[in-house]
Amino acid sequence: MDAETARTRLLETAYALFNERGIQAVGMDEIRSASGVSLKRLYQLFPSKDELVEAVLRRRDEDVRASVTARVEAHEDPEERILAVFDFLDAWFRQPDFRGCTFINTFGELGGVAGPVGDIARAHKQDLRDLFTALVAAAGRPRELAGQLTILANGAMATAGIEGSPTPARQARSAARTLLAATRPAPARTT
Amino acid sequence: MDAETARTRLLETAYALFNERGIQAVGMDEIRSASGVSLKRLYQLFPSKDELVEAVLRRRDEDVRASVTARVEAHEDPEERILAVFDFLDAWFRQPDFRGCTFINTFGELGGVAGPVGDIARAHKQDLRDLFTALVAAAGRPRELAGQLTILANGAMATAGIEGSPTPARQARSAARTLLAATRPAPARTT
DNA sequence: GCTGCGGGAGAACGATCGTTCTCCCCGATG
DNA sequence: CATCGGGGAGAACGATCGTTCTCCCGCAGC
Repeated sequence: MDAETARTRLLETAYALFNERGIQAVGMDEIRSASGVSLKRLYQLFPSKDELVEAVLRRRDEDVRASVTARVEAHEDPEERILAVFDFLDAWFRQPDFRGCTFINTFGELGGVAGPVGDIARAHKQDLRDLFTALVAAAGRPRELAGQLTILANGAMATAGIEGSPTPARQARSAARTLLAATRPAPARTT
Repeated sequence: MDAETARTRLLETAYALFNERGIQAVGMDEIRSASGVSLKRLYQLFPSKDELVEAVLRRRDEDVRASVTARVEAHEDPEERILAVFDFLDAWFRQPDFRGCTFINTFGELGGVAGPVGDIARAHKQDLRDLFTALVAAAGRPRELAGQLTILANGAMATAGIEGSPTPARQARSAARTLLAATRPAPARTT
C-alpha cells in the first residue's frame, strides 16, 4: 500500500471513529484494525496519537472550509451568500453520521487545556467568524451582524448535535433572514 | 464528616474538575484528594464513576435551571423575561471558571453513546427549549421564535466557551431583541 | 537458491485508571 | 480495660491504552 493512501485511510478512519465516539474513547489499535494500516506504518506517519489528532482536525478544517466556500460562491447576491452558509449546515446535519461539530465536540472533550489541538479548534471558529465578517461587509450590513450570525451557526451545530435533528439549520437560517431584513440598507426588494 | 456534607463536597469537587478538564481526564483518586473524602466513602455514596457523573450532571441541571428561573422571574414584562435568559448567560460567562456549557461539553466528550448521561444532557437542552416556548407564548410571539432563541442561547454558550470571551452573550441578546422586534404583535411600545 | 530487508501481525511493556481489599486507628460500650 | 465496628489511608488488582519490540514472511539482487 502506498504511503499516501495509507495516510488518507488513516485520517478518514480516525475521523469517522472520533466523530462517532470521541477521541479518548478510540484506541490506536482500533484505528489500525478499522483502517487496515499496520501499527508500524501508523507510527511512521504519525509519531503519536496527538499528532494524528492534530492532522485529523486540520484535514477536517480544510474540508469544512472548502465545502462552505463552495456553497457561498455558488451565489452572487450578498444576502444569498450569507444564507448559503446555513444551507450548508442543513445539508451537513442531514448526513446520517452527523454528530455535531468536530471542533465544538473536541473543545468539550479536551478544552481548557492548552496545546495545538485547542489552537486548531479556536482558529477554525475564528475562521467562521472571519467569513461572516467579510460576507456582512460585502452585504453592507453593520459589523455586529457577523457576531450574531456566528452565534446562530454555532448554536445550530450544537443544538442539532444534541437533539439529533437537522431542523436547527432551518431555524437558524430563518433567524438569519430576519436579522438581515432588520438591517436592510436599501429601501425595498423582497427576499 | 457528615454523609450529606461528604456528598455535597464530592459533587462540587467533581463538577469543578470535570468542568476544568473533562470527565475522562479526571480520575477518582483526584476527586478523592481534592475533596478530602476517602475512596471508601466515595464508593459508598456513588458506587461507580458513572453514577457520580450522573449525579453531578443532575445537580448542575438543577442549579442552572434555578438560576435561570430566578433571573426570569425578576421581570414582569414578557419581553424582558425572554431577554433575562441572555442576561443570565452574560453573568455566567463572566465567571472566571466558565469553560462552556457542561452539557454541550459532555455531549461532545461522551455523546452519540446511549446511556443515562446522554439522556440528561438531552433533557437539559429540551428544558431550555421548553422554557423559551413558554416565554414566547406568554409574549404572544409565533412558536418558531422559541427554536431560534434556543439556538442563540446554545450558540452563545458554545462560542463563548471556545473563544474564552463573554461577549457572545451580549451579541446573542442583541439578536434576540431584533427577533423580538421583528415579530412584535402590538403596534407601538419601545423596548 | 541464498541473503537482506521492508513491512505486517501481534506480543510485550509501562503507565494509568476504576474498583476492591488490607491494615490500622479511634471511639463507643460493657 | 477489652472488644468491636466504622472509617481513613493507601496498596493491590485487573483492565485498558499508547508505544515499542520481536518474529516472520515475501521479494529484490546476485
